[in-house]
Amino acid sequence: MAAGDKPTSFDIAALAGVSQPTVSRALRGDRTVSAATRLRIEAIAAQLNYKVDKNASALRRGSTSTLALLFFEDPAPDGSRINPFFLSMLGSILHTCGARGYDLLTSFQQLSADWHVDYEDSRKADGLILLGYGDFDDYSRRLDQLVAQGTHFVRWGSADPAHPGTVIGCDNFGGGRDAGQHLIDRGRRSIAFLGDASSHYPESRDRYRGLTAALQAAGLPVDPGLQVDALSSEASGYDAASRLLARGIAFDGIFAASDMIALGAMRALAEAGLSVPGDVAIIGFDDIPAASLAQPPLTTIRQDYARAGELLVDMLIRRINRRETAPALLPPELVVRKSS
Amino acid sequence: MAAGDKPTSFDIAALAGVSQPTVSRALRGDRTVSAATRLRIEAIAAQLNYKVDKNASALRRGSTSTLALLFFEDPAPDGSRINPFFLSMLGSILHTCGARGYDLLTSFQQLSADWHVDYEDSRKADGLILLGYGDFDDYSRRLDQLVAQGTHFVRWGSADPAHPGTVIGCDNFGGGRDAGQHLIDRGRRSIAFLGDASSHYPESRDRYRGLTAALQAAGLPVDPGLQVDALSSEASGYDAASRLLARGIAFDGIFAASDMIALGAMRALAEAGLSVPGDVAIIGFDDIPAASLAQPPLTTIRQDYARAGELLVDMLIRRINRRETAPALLPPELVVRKSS
DNA sequence: AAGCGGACAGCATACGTATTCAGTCGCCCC
DNA sequence: GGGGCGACTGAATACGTATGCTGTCCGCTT
Repeated sequence: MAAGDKPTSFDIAALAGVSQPTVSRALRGDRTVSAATRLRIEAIAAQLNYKVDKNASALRRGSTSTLALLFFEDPAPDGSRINPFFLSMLGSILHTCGARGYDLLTSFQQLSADWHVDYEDSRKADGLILLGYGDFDDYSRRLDQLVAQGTHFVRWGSADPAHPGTVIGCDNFGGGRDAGQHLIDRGRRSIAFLGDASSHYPESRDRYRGLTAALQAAGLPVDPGLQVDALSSEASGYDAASRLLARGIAFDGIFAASDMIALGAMRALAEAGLSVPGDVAIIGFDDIPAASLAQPPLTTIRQDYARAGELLVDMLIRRINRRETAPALLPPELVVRKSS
Repeated sequence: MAAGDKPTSFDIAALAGVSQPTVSRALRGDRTVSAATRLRIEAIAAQLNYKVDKNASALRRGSTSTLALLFFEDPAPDGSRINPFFLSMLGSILHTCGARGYDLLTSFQQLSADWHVDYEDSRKADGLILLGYGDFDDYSRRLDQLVAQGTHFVRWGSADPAHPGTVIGCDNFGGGRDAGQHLIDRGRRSIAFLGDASSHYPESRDRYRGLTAALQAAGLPVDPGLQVDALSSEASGYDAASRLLARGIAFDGIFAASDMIALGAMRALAEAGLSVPGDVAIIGFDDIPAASLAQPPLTTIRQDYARAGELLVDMLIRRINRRETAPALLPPELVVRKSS
């Protein structure tokens, strides 16, 4: 071994007086290597600061001990601000990966490119985690292609049966119903919904359906004029609330499809001179960090991002090991703060 | 090629009627391959959905086209909530990596383990980006070890000359001075500082130094009783402000070492019945997303996380290519909102 | 004493790509 | 028409690890 070069298993073998395969086996804990030999090899490896070359190992074994996380952002490629809820989940995913002995490759994805083939085909990762809202063009077709290729993946989202693959998601319908019920319990009768209600955003749509179910169960009317489209951003929420106000339809409650939308709506209400929760009670969805910091603190439906991240990783690992997996729906939780 | 197996360069070669090396050359754009041959090979590769095996490629070439991002968190391993400022930077780093053709491995690090050798030694990445506040035990020693090993790395932080390696950082002293000057311009005379002032947190310390410089330049006294230690979290900020109030020393301005601290402090002030900015003007540092959402919106010193992420990646790539690099200090920017 | 099986370790090779070196061919020039 | 040059391609091999198969040694059984 020339000075300065990284040591290889051959170097260890020479120093330990054994063959290279024995080194490989010893370091992997293979039982066919005697304890004495193994300890000797481990000591020498530690001393030389030897690390198994992950590339060579991956090449030979055909697996990489790496997962890839693909973010899909909404159209607005502002670039740097990622959806806060997904960021919270990223933390959980990172922790779980670490605990399970996997590394994580993280990547933004243009909705166009060849994301559906790149990562696993090029053998940089054993499987994919797909994270992102929305049901954009080609999504379904590309998921089908992933399945056809035998790519291992899981995704966060709605359990839309039109989309293949194992899904971890939140019970958006139930959460929407809880949100609606909460506002009704607070005595609100005219509840607006800020968020997309079309099938392009199944999560948002299901939350709206939950709201309408709660309204109907309480014998209250559902006014389509109180639904305003909005994407998950503060600016979009501000805009949606402004449009709602411009319609001139009276309302005393708002259910926003996400906390970001709710925060933007609160800004618009404040500018319009309306008080929260006095004039309008408002509830969001997600429980992002900023929700509890808002003035007044935002009542919301919490998604259990920690559990979600853990489940995503564990389900993906199960798939990689070719064990069966089932979709999972996480129960959301009502978090009551001062905005309602 | 058996059905179901991933195609290799040999499969492409056989179909194109050339040898495997020619395929390799053609796909890498080597000029010694004739255009006709290259086009034929590219067509066949696309048709078979062939992707270069990154592991084999990395093994042979000795480089991986991957960077590793190591997060170091403050002691409190709450687990999932990452420092919001770093998350913003992560977005920028991801985008830049994508643009430069690199993948990004992301990882949390316990301050203990062998992070200083694992990634590059095991050849999973060509270089490291270190992200985290604080100057914990062993940090300096481990950085020295990285240098000794010839590991390529850059880090975000203070340009403390005691630490080796290329540093991208913010002009914390200048930012602190600007913050102090702003409060002085607003007519404040007794300005408290919430944040660590010791050498364990060089960034925070430098901000404090900037504040004291501004005070002295204005001929105002510096009262050590107005400095309260705080880590960068909302809870810690709340706690620090409470302790400050308990001291009974009058103050009319607060400079918080981070926005998280400022947000916590605002909560404590509100509970104490003090108005912002009426009784106390407050300014933070970072400009995290929640700053503009707070009530009142928080005046702060913005760090240019987008530029920072870009610089970190580009500097690291320069180092990997063995070109010289120089530390860079980014200018902070005063963002005036309603809290001051 | 011969035979047998278990514990252990080595030989050879495979994984898929990139590179070095050695051609082969056609063509131009003198 | 021979020498030489440039353009292009192929054979061989290296990268470092993991594994199937083989071989050796030893103790134990019959």
